[in-house]
Amino acid sequence: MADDHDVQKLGDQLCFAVYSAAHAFTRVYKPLLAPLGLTYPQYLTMLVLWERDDLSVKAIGERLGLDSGTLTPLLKRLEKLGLVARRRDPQDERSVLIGLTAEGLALKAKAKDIPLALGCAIGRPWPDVIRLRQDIAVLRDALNATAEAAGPT
Amino acid sequence: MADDHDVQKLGDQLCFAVYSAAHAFTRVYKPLLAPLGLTYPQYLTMLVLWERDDLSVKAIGERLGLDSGTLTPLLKRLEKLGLVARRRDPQDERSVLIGLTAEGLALKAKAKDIPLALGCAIGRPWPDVIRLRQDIAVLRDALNATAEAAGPT
DNA sequence: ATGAATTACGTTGCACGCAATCTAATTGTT
DNA sequence: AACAATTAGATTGCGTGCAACGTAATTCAT
Repeated sequence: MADDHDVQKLGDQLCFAVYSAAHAFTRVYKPLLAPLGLTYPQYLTMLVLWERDDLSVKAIGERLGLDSGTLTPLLKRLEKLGLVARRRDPQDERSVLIGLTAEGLALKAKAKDIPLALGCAIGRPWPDVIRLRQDIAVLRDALNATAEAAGPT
Repeated sequence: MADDHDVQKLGDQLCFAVYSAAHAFTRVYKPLLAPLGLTYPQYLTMLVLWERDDLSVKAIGERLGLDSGTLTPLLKRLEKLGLVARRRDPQDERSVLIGLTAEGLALKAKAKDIPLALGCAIGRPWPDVIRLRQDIAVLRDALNATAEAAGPT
């Protein structure tokens, strides 16, 4: 049962496992985030800001692996929701600093039970989850290194 | 070093590892697929069809975890590229069967080296990759089960 | 110090991904 | 047979992602 492996078979692709798992995560998050009025990428952005406030668009982009083409409209939506404020960095007028509003900060408390709900959905012992997360992070870094080597632009 | 774990910290989230790994995959695939004129989701669709031809939109959707809102326009693009043909199922006029054209079938040969390139990009021994793929597939299935239990529509 | 790169962000265009809704075809019920 | 419920696709609208390009601010080189 080990060698009927077809490199062009969907089910045998690591990439598809990751692709479909990512979609599955957003499906699980959707009903949990709906009460907060957030989409999943918006939630990730809020996680970054709850960790460290007043970051530039660039810094947030590096953290999430997103560029301004994605972040600019996303941050404008968060601003419209009253969760963040945007202001030019006086030290460098090119940068836009994103700061949490009181409402944005308060949302952290409302979101605190979400990781627990996810833990249940994952349904696996913590050590396994930690190990899996680490393995996937290493994989991601290897892929990104390859992508940069191929076409750094 | 084991218990400074913050459940609201981005780096500690399994979901973010998966999210960013999925993006990393598409970045690696992009230059490999560009010569074929395919996007990554289009490539996944072709993998499905290379495995089994003449599938309905519904069947492809179940395989990839996508709905008609995503697949209909994607398949129309593949049709415009001359890779697939769309025809109503005579047995059930509701269904649309997707069949490979000669060109679509021929593309399989042109794509055969892509998995090898990915293997290099992943940069890890095969048994590890197999195990990781399996772990992630199990995770995905658990998440999808939770999502369905929460809101089956 | 001044013109040339570089950088940060914004905008546009295209391709997903999904909810919601619509139509047409099939199935189930009585 | 007639009508209701279900099913398969298509369409619309919105929110990502990302490439390509544009602008303004900063830095670098000479």
